[in-house]
Amino acid sequence: MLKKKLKECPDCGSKNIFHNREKGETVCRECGLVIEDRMVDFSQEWREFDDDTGPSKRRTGAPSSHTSYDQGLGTEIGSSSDYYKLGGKDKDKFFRLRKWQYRISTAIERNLKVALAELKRVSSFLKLPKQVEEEAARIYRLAVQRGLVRGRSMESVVAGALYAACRRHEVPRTLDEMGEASGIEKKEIGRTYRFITRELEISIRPSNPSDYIPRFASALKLSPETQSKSVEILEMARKVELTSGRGPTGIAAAALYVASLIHGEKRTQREVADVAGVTEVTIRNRYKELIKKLNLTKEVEKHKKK
DNA sequence: AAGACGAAAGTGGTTGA
DNA sequence: TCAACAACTTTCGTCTT
Repeated sequence: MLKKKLKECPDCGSKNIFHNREKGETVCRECGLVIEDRMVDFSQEWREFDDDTGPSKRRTGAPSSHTSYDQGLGTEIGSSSDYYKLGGKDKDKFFRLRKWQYRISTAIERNLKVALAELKRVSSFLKLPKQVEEEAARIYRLAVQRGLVRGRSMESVVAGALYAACRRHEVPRTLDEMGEASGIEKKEIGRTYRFITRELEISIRPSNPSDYIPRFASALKLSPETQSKSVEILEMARKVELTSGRGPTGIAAAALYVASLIHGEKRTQREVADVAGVTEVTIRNRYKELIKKLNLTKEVEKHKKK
């Protein structure tokens, strides 16, 4: 059977694609994206000579989606019509297997059904794009298949999967927001997030402070100019290595605060702190570092007087 | 009076022996 | 597994606008 193979990762463009036949997965070695966990045969086996014979030989059905709990497909072992062909011993085996298959698949499917409902709820609460929701569903499905949910609450794994998906798609939500939306403590989300990304070998690059800027800026009703100024500041900060090791939200908040001063759209530290989910103190610390290392003191002073 | 600033002590997570 | 450690928070007193 011919498999249509992807030449490069649709996510990061890397050519380093790994097809794992045993697991039936296609994985990008660069970014860890699971491109397809059920390899689909896109090739056509039959040529269609006319419209009559065509449809009957096509094997495609309704599109399958990761967010529908069984991808629109269920698995069953055999059917009663096959069973009379078997001898006595095999009959037993047949029934045992079918029973097991039934138990396992219904357990997983039941789980997925509930989990994906929860996932959709949280995702729409956070107004996450469809892509992210799909990615999260994919991650969750993998987690269930590998039995990573055992010993953890389903909700926390859902939250962890969503958080991971957000990071992968660079639409970061803070752990606080995720916690608020899912009703799970943020440290718990952090734990499961780390756990599943490690177990599933999903690599995620450290989040970039400037990813947070648009959202914070709009929450503070800051002008686009201020917004781009703060991205500029972040870029400069990155060059002098002010950003590494520090919480991205704190840096983003401080950059936004500085930018708001420079553009005469002053927001209080309190206001910025609230939308960014950090304290004033953190903003002050980052702010101090920023104006010192980047020599922005004069620039800020100049605008203060106006 | 509100906002900004900074010191000190506390918290949760990472790291390295 | 434990202790050291860095980042961040909480709290609170002081200074500035």
